[in-house]
Amino acid sequence: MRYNPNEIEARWQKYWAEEGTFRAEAISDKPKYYVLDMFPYPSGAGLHVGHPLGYIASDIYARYKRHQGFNVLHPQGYDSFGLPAEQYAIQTGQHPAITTEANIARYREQLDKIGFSFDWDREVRTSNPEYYKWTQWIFIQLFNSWYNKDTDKAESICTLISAFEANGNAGINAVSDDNIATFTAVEWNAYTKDEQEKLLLKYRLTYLAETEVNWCPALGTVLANDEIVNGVSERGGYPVIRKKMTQWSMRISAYAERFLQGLDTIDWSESIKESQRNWIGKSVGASVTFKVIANSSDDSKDLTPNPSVLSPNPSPKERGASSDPGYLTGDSTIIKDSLQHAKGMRKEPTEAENVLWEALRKKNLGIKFRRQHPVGAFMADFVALEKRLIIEVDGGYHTSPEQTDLDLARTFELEQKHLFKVIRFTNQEVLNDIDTVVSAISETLSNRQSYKDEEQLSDATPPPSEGAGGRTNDAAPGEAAPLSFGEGPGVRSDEDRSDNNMTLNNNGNPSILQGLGLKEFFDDITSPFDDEDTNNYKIEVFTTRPDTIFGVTFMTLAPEHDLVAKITTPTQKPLVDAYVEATAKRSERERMADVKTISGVFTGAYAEHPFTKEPIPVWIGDYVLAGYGTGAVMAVPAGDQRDYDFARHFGIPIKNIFEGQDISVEAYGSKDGIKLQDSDFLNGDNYKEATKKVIGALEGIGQGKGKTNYRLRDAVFSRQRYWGEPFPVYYVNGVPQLIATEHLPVRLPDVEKYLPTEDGQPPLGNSREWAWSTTENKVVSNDLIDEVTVFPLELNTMPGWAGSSWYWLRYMDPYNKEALVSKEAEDYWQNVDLYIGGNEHATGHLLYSRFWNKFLKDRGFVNQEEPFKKLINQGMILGQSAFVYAHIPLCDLVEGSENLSEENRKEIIDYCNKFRILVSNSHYERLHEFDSELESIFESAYQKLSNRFEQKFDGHKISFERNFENEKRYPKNIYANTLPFHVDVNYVNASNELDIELFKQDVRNKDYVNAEFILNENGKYIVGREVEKMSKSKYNVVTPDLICEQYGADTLRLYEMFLGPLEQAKPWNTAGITGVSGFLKKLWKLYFDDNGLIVTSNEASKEAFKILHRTIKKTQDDIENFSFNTSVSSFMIAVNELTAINCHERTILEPLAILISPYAPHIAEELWHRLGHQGSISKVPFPIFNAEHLVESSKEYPVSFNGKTRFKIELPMDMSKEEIEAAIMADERTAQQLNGQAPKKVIVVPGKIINIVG
RNA sequence: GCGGGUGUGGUGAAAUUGGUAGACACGCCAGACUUAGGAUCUGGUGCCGCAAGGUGUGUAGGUUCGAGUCCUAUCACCCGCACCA
Repeated sequence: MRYNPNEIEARWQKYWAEEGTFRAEAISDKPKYYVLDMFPYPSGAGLHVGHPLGYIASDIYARYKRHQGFNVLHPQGYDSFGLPAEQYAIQTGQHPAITTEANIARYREQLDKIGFSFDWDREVRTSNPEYYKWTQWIFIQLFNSWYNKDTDKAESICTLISAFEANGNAGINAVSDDNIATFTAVEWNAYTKDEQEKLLLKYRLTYLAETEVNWCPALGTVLANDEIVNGVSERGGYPVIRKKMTQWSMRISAYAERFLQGLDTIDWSESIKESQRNWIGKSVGASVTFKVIANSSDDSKDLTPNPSVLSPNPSPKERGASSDPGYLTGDSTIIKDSLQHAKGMRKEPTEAENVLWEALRKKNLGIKFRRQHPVGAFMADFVALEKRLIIEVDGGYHTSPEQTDLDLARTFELEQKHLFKVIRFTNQEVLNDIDTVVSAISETLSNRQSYKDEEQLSDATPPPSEGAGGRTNDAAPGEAAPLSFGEGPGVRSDEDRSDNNMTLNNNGNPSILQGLGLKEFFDDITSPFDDEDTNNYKIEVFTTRPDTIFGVTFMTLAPEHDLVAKITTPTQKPLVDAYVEATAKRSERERMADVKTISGVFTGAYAEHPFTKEPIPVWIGDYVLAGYGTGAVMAVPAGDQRDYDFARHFGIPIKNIFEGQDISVEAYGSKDGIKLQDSDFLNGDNYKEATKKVIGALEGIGQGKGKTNYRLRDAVFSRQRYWGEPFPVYYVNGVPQLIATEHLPVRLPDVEKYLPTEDGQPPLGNSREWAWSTTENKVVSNDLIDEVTVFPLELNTMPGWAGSSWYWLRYMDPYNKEALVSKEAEDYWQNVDLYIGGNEHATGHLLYSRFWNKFLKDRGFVNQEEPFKKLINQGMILGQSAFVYAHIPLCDLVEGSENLSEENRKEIIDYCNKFRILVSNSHYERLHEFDSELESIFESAYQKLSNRFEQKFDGHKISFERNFENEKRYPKNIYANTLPFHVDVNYVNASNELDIELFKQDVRNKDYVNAEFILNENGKYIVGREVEKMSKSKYNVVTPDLICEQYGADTLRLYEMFLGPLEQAKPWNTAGITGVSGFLKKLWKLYFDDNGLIVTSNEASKEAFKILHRTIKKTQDDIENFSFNTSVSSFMIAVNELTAINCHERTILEPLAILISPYAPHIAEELWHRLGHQGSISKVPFPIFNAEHLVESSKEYPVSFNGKTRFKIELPMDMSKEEIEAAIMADERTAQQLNGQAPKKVIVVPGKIINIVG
C-alpha cells in the first residue's frame, strides 16, 4: 500500500467538516484555550505560501492543546472591508460585496485544502451587517464616554454632564481637547443645547473636530499616521499632504499611559513592545510659560489678535501680504483675499513670466489669457478660462525635485475637482526655448474643448454671504473639497450641485463648523489666550530638561505656531512671512529629508525669562515641529545640539551652565554626574535635584508645572471611502446626532459610482437613499430631507481598522443579537491566549485593539484589560523573483521596402518592434565584462531575423542596429541595453531553467513572443534570481495549491515549519521539500508494506521505547517553545531510527501517530483509523512522557586534553567522580596523550565530559 | 542619532543554556537495484591535508579546566523610531 496524500486528505477534510470535529464547546467544564490568527483581508490574488505560515503554527498549537484536554477556540474569519476591493470596484463597476464574496470563496477553498482545524461555525466578516452593527455600537459607546483621569478610566458621558450641572468644569480632570475655557455650573446651565453639545464633543472619546490630517489626493482620502510610510501612503505609495479637515477622531491618547503599563503584563516580542513604546513616545519633563514682552513701539495693528485663533496656519491676509512671484499658492485661501493677492503679484512678475506673457500675446492664439488668476484655492500663473487650461512657470522655491509631491497634489485637485488641465514649464524652458513652449501650449489648447462659463469662472468667488444654501465661504485654510458633512437642505439639488461645479470653488464645501457658527462658538470659549486684549501673549513650551532653564538664550517657535503672526514686529514681518510661506511649501518629506540645513528668522519679539526676567529673543525655525509638544521650545544651546547649532548659525550667545564642561565645539550631551553653574538657585545641583527644585519654583510663580508628554496622537477615524462601515450618525443643523443602538445596523447603501462625487464629497454622497428619518428610525430617500424629522447622514465611512479592533470578542459569541458578546461567553473565554500574525501591525491594529479592549473594559462590557496575552510574529516568507534579460535592438527596413505592400511592411515593422533578444543569466552577467562572444551572439540573432524576412518576402532586407543611444555603458567599452524583467516564477524550475513555451503563452509576455532566446551550453535558458517581498507585481507569488496537489497538505505543513524558526523571515524555496515528503513516505512504511498493515501487537524493544519517549519529550518541549522546525527534525530522527530497528509495534506506533498529528493531521488520522480506532485522533490524549525509558546505564564520555577531544570512553552512569578519574587515568590512551607526564588537573563532570589539563 | 534583532558548511538551519560545533534536511560525491530515471536503498560529505594532524561559529581581546553560548571593544546587515525639545 502506497501513501496517497491526495486521497487521504480529501477523505479526512470531508470527515472533519461533516463531524464538526473542531467545533469549540460553547461553555464547558474543560479549561479554555483561545488560539487566534490575524484574520486575512480577502484579496483577489488568493493565498500565497506566506499566508499559511502563521496559520499552520497556530493550528499545530491548537491541535496540541486539544490533545492536552483543553476546550480550544480556534476561529477564522475575514477582514472584508477595505481599499483594494473598492479600487477594483472603481475600475470595473463591480460591487465590492460581490468581488469580496468571490475572493472569500477562493480563500476558503485554499484554507480547507491545508487541513486547518478552524471552527468555521464561528466565522465573522467585518463587512457583514450583523457584524458591523456592533462596530457601530462600539462607536456609539465611545461617543457616549469621556476619560476621567482621576479614576483613570473611561466613564459614561452622563457622569460628566452631571458634574457640569453641579459644578461646571473646574474640578474635572479629563483627557480632552486642549484649551477648554473654564465655566461654572451657572454658565453651563445657561448654554443652549447645541452649545452644550459642542462643548461635550471636546471630551468624548470619539469626537468631530477640525484637525490637521494626512490627506492623500491620489486615494482621495485621509490616512492615519500608521498608514503612512516614509511620507507616502502605505498602499500605493502616493504623496500625502498635511491638511486641515473636519473629521471624526478617536481619543486614543487618553490611554497612552495604560498602553505602556500594560506592555509589562503581556508576553509579546520585545521588538513589538519597543515599537509601541516608541510610537507612544513618552517623555517626562515640565511645561513652562514664558511671557512675551509687549513692545510699545510696535504698530498696534500687527499685534491685534487675529479672530481666527484656532488656525495654526498664518491667516490668508498675512499670506497675501507677502510676495511670491510666480508660485501657485498652496493652501485654500479666502478668495476675495486671493484676488487682492493676485493684484499684488501681478506687479512683480518674474522674467520668465514676462517672456511667456509677451510671447503668448504676440502669437495671438485667439484665446484670452489671464495672469495671476485665482482658481479654486490656488493662484495660477496663467489661465485660459474658456479652455480650462492652467500654465505654470516654476521658479524660485520649487525647482527641487521634492517639490513635485506638492505640485502633484495641487495638480490633482485642479484637474480632478475643477476639471482644469495643468501644464508646467520651468523658467529655463521659457527663457531658453520660448518657441517650443508656445507651440506646446498651442497644441494643448487645440486639444481642449471650450467651456462657455468663462464669466462664471472669472467670478468664481461669490462673497461669503452669497454662498449656496446660506453657507459661508469662510472655510478654514486647507479645508478643500473632500469635506462631507453639514450640507444644508438645498445642497443636494441638481441645480445647486451644478452651480458648485461651475463655480469651481472648492471652498464651497462647508465644514460642519461653519454651518451653525460652531467655529465662532469654539473661538469664543476656547481661545488659548485669555488676555488677548491686553496683548499679553504667553509662550508655552515643553521641555524634558527644566533644570537647564538658566541656560535659555533664545526661544524657537514652529513656523506654523499661532503666535508667530501676533508677536512679529513690523520690521521683521516681511522676513518672517517669507520664511513661514517657504516652510509651508516644503513637503513633509522634504522637511524630513533635509535635517542638516539650519534655517530660521528672528521675530523681533522678546519673551521674559521666568526667573531672571531678562528678555529672550523669540525666533522661528523649522527644526521645531508644530505637531509635537506645544510647537515651541526654550532653547538651551549649552545642553541641546540642535539649539547649539541654531545659536552658532545665527550668532546667538551660548551660556554655559554646566560646571567644568567645554562647550566650545558642541553642546554637552549627558545629564549624568554634572553640576549646574551660573544658574541662580540651582547652582551646584545635579540634574535630579535641579529638576525637582525648578518645577517647584515654576509652580510657585504660576509659570509652569511638571508634565508628561506623549508622541501618540489621536487617531483620525473618517475615511472618504465607500467600502467601510457607515457611521451611525446624522446631522441636525450640522451637529452630529447618534442613532439609537436599537436601530442598528445602519446598512451601507448601494451607489452607482464608487468615486467621490463631482463636488468632492465621499462616495456615499452618490447615494440617493442616505438620510435618516427620526420618526421612522430608518434610512430614507434624500428627497425627504426637511431638517425637521429627516436629516442627512454622515458621508464618511470608518477606517479599515475599525472592524478588526474587536473581532476576537465576536468569535466568542458570534450569533448574539443582544450584545456584542454575552457576559457568560466573555467570562469563559476571557481573552486570546495565543495570537499569531505579522509584525506590520505593531502600531496599527495591535494598538487600536488594545485601545478598544481597554475602553470596553472601562465601561464594563468585558473583563480583561488586555486582548492578547501572548503574541508571536511569524516572519515573512519572501519570494524568489526570476528575471529574464531582454536586449532590444533598433530595427530598420533598409532594402526593398518600397516594393512591399503596406500590409507586409506593417507586418514586418510590428514583428520587429516586438523583437527581443533574451540572454541567459550567465550571459547577462558577462555583459559587465568585455566579451566578444556576446557581440557575435547579438549579431547572429539579428541575422536570423533578417533571414526570416528575407525568405518570407523574397529578398527584402532588414537591418538591425544596436541602440547605442539608450544603452547602458559597461566598463571596457561594452554597451548593452539589456535589462532585467520579472518573469513568473511558475515558469521556472528548481534549476532556474525557464520553460520557454509557457513563458510565450502568457499574455503578460506578449512583447516577447518573437524573442530570440540565447541559451546556455546545455540548451537551457537560465533566469536570474533575487529575493524580494512576495507580490503579484513581481510575478514571484507561489500559491500553496500546487504543492498540496503535488505533495499533499501534510507535506506543505511540515515543510513550512521545517523551513526555519517561525519568527524569522525566509525566502521561499521548494528545494528541500522532497526531504519532508520522503519523511512522510517513510513514516507510512512503518505501518504498511505493499500488502497492507504490518503493525504487530508484540512487545516493543527497550530501544523503541527510548526512541518514542525521547520524541514525546522533545515534541512537547518544542511545541511549548514554538520551536516547530526542530520538532519536525525530531520526528525525522525518530522515524529513521525506528525504521533502522525494524519497529512495527502498536505500542510504539500508536503514540507516534498522535505525536505527529498536530503537524500532519491527515496522515495521522488515516493511520489512527487504520489501526482500528473510531473517532478523530484529534481528541485523543497526548502521550505521557515517562522518563524511565530514557535512563541510560552507561555513557560514552568524550575525553579532552586541554580542551581538545582526543578519544571516547564508555563508562557506567553510576560511577562516582573519583571512580571515573581512576578509570580514565588507567586508560592507556591517556598515558599516550600525556607523554608520561602527570596531569595538572583532571575535571570530571559526571554524565557530561572529562577534561584533562596537562 | 536612539531602540530592537541577526551574523555558524555550498544551502535552510541545529546545539539540552558554559560541556563531543554543524543534529535534521537540501545539494553534492561514490555505490546498489533498474532500459532509464527527477523512483528506492547504502555509504561519504565544514575547511586544509594522501595521512598523522591542523584548523574552524563576522573581527579583536578577556573570563574559564572548557566559550557559538558569558564579558569588553569593533565590523557588517536587517527592522522600528527619528530635528520628539
